[in-house]
Parts: sequence; C-alpha cells; structure tokens
Amino acid sequence: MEISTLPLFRGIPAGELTALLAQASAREARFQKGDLLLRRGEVTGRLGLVLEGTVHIIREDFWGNRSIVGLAGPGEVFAESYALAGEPLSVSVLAASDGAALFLDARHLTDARLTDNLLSLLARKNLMLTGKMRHMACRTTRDKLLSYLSAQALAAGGSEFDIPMDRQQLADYLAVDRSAMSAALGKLRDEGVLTFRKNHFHLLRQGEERD
Amino acid sequence: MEISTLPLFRGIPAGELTALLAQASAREARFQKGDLLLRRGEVTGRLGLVLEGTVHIIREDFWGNRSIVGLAGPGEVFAESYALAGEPLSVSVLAASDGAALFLDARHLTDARLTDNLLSLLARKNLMLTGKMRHMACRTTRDKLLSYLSAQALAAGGSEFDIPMDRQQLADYLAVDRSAMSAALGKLRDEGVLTFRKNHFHLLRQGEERD
DNA sequence: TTTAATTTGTTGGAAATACAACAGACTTTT
DNA sequence: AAAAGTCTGTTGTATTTCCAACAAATTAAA
Repeated sequence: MEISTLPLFRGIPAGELTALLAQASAREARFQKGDLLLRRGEVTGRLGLVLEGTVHIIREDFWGNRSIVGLAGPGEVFAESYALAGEPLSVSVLAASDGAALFLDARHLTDARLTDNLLSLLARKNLMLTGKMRHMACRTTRDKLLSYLSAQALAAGGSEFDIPMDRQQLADYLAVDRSAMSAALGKLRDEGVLTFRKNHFHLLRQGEERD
Repeated sequence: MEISTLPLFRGIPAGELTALLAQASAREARFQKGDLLLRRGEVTGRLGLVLEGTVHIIREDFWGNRSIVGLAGPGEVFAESYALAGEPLSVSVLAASDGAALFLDARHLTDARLTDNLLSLLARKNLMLTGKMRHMACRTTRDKLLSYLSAQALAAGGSEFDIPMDRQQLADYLAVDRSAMSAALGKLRDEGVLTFRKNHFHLLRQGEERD
C-alpha cells in the first residue's frame, strides 16, 4: 500500500507526506481480527484510513441485533463523516482481519490539499447518496426502475446505455426483489417504454419504434 | 440576512468577510421568479448561497417529467456537492421567487475556516443521508419503522424518546403510506414491542412490561 | 462439443402495501 | 363552550410485492 498514490493524498509529493502526517497527528495502529477499533457512542474526532486488511462498519440496534452496514479495505477511509462533523459514532468499527490503519485527527487537518481532497471525497459520496435516495424513495419497483434508468440515460447523454450491474446487484441497489424487478422490466418492455438486452438498455420516447 | 451569522461563515469575524469573499471570487446575483440559475449538465464549479428568496432544485427525467427534489431558502447553500466534486449538475436550480444569491468559486476556497465549515456541512449531510438510507433500505414498513425508532432510541440514549415528526411526515421520510404505517405501529403495540402516545415512543425489550 | 454453472425471465400462492374512506381524538379558533 | 380544523387509527378492497421454484438463456469450464 503506497499511500502517496491514494486519492486522499492526491497532489501531495511523497516527500512531503511524512511531515504532513506528523502535522495531522497521524497515528498508525496495527490491529488483529476481532479488535474493536471504534466504539458506538464515542466522539473520536479521528478518521481512519485502512492500510492493510479489512474493517467492518457494524451497527447494533436497540434490541442488540448486529448487522454489517459497510466495509473498508486498503486505501479506503472510514468514520470520516463522524470525525469531521464532530458527532458521536452511531456505528462501531470491527477488524475483519489482521491489518493496520492510520488515524488522522480531524481538527489538525490544516493542509489545504488534504482538506480539498476530503471535500471532494465527501462531495462525491454525497452525490452518490442523493442519487440513490431519489430512486429508493419511489414507492413501486416500476418507478424505482424508471428513476434509475432515466438517470443513467441522462448521465450517458443518450437513450442507449449500459448499466454496471447485473440484475441481482441492481435489485439490491434499489432494495427490491430481483424476480419482481425482472417482471417489472418485462412489463415495461411489453408496454413499449424500453428495450434491453443483458446490461444494454434503450429508453423509448413516446411513439418511438420498439426495435 | 446577516451573512456573518451563517454556519458557512462561522468563526470568521465580520470585518474579514469582504476580503474573504473577494478572494473566493464571490459574485452576488439578483434573480427574478422563474429565472434558471443553474442548468442541468453544466459544470459550474460554483456553489450558491441564498441571500434572499427561495430557489427550487428541480429534476427532469428522460421523458421530461419535472419534479422538485429540494429547495433552499435564505442562508442555505445549494449545488455545493456538484461544485466541490467538479461534477456536472444532474439537477437544475430555478428561482421560486424574486431574491438574491451569492456564488462562490469552489476552486478559490482557500480560507481554512471556510473549508472547515464546508467539511462540517458536508459531513453532517452525509450522516443524515446514510442514516435515512439505512431505514429506507428495509423492505417492509414494519422494518423501516423499527430501524428508525431503534436509531432514535440509541441517539436519545434510552428506551423512551420523542420524535420530531408527525405521522404524515414520518411516512414521507420513510417513503411509505401513512395509513399502512399507522397500522404497522398498531400491530407493533399489540405485539408488545413498543408503546407510544402522540410523538412519544417507548421501546420495550424482551419481556418488559407494556406500560 | 458437452457439461456444468450462472444469470435471467416466468409463474403461482402468500403476504404486505397502497389507496380511499371514515370515525374518533386532539387542537385551535371563534 | 362550540365549532372548525387537523391528526391519528381503523377497515376493506385492489394492487403490488415477496418468496420459492423452475425453465430458458447465457456464459464458463471440461
């Protein structure tokens, strides 16, 4: 893991990294599988960067049911929103394997290039979240599909495009049942709203030929 | 609208604001109802701050159906994620009334206090989005309710708490039907999972008395 | 090519949701 | 206090979704 190549440190010469990390109160910590790196409720102020291994972001609800709500591998950051917002963690971070992480103090992030990279990181995450939310807010499977496919078409700049997921992944993304989604797709095809073949879709405007 | 009191400019003495705004290539623009402030597809690099009036964040899908996906009033920022990520807009911004906005160039945000405030802003938004997403990803109304209420209980630090929404708002937030949600709540009460009265809820652990 | 494995579409029954309509409880106004 | 308005819970029906199971189509492997 050559950390100078990570998005977080983009634009920062490798030679400056050591000094910059010291300035940010960076602390490297090795962990063993099963270690609890961050605990729900605490206000760390530190954001994590996985150097080696994998960590699980886990959540326990009121009744103690535990579920994995995310994971971070080498080069990925975690708990950054909590650290930067200064909010107590609503999740815990558990080591899923042996490894190592770098912790940076959010209050000591003074380097402009670093904060710019973080802004970019958060902004991108934000856009992905709002986009996904828009689709998921639709009540029916059909509308979720149309919302997603429409957004893909607009992003591609045309009525034909490929999607980067298979049916099961798309169903998970939209939080619907795969078979029901397949049925909804078939119905949309029959109605002349769109055509598709594998991951290639073609949205049809009113009156357009159905291929 | 005294802009020195806004979260975006927190920690910045009013006397420094003028110089700082000039440094960020700030441009104030008055607008009239119906004006299109930002257009889908363009890469502005500018984030907006509403000084006066209201703007609507609108989205047109592939077939031209237009819907309002957000709005910003005095003191609120808009298009900030697009500007900071350097991504083309997937929404348009329309003036819902006469008013004025301040546009700041995302690439000229050099003041550390300003970028810190922006980081905090984005981080908070991020946490709200991920939280909401977790609830909405649940398949059934019942599970969405339990996810939301459990999170509220954990945030409150106890099994009793008040929620800041009425039934209709909660239903909209979870993207479900209000009456169906009410029915699900009633069923949970009958099963001894929780009790509630108006906006006050009490989650019951296994075997706990139901009032 | 043949076989095996994966992905996708389809179907039927069980369950859950949306929708509409309404009654009771609670608030606010007059 | 009375009236008007709002909010909440309940019910019945039509629709939709989930789930399981399976067949067809596609891809990968032998």
